[in-house]
Amino acid sequence: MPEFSSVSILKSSANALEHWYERNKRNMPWRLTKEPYKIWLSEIILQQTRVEQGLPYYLAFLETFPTVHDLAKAEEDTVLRVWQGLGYYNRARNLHKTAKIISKEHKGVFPVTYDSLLLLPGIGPYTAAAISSICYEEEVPVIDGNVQRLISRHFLVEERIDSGAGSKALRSIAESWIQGRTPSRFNQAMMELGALICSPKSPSCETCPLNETCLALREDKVFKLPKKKAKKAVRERHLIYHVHRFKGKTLLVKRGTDDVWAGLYEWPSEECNATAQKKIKKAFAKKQQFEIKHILSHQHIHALFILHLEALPKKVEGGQEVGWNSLDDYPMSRLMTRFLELYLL
DNA sequence: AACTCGGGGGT
DNA sequence: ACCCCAGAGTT
Repeated sequence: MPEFSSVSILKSSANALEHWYERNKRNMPWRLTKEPYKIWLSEIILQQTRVEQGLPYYLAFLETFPTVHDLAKAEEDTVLRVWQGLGYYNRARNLHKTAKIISKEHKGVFPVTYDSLLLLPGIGPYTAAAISSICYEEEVPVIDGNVQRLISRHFLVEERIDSGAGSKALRSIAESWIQGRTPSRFNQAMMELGALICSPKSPSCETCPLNETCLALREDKVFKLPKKKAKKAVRERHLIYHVHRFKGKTLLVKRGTDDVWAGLYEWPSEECNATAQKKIKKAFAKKQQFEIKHILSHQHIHALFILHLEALPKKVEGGQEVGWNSLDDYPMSRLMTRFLELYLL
């Protein structure tokens, strides 16, 4: 830790941080409770997800599954259907797994400590720290993207934060900083400041409660931090979807768990390269087609949907006949719902 | 340590 | 286009 971070500086900056938080925090429904079920639910939903995007899902989950037992009793497809559109679908599958463990093995009572929470599916270092500090005031710092950025700037951590040394440095500082604070308030204050003031592209250093002690601001390095490794190129994928529709029926398959959209339903598809896709497009020129380019953070998917209005094929691997009018019951990726919007327009 | 896993919004 | 978001699991 830099020599600058004397105990008195840590204490005064933490005071300023928490004071700012109490005056500027957004009112969000999960801040009105300390029930571990609700805090857990909010933390899983908000992983890699903006508050504005996750909020309606949080409300929908509590409406559909008021208790951890309701969630545990549900079918996985039902859970995925409520999760539909949020992405990272293994989060939903792990959410369901942990609900079953809590409901059955723990009789509905959540573990209390950081170490015991860490054992549950879908709960990693961040989420274990969030639940144990917010619900039970365990003195362990949360380190999410907001906190990484805030600490690397305020304490001038110039190592790459996605390296072992970088994350160790951040954790060491955070553990010192949280000493003697109220963990639930201090942790949420760090995240809130990172989200509202110490933002990636346009930080509001003029109004930041920590601008007197921020080392990056003092050395004019705010926009250089945090440092990360460059990302690798995105994968280009080409998919053909065969949408059969005949006498009110269609044919769906359930995706596996070793690729995107784990456990979601979609029309039978084949993957190919760009030139093969062009040939198939010509071969089915007489049928109605829809082309959609779907952008994921790590894949660019070029999808071609071909509509088949004759009798459904019988020998599709894992295919199941589904009423066209009950498509809404099946969890589907955003790409599938985009197709439906285009087709039914 | 490197890879993979979504979708949406800001810049 | 590129970056990031209340990260975690797998290899």
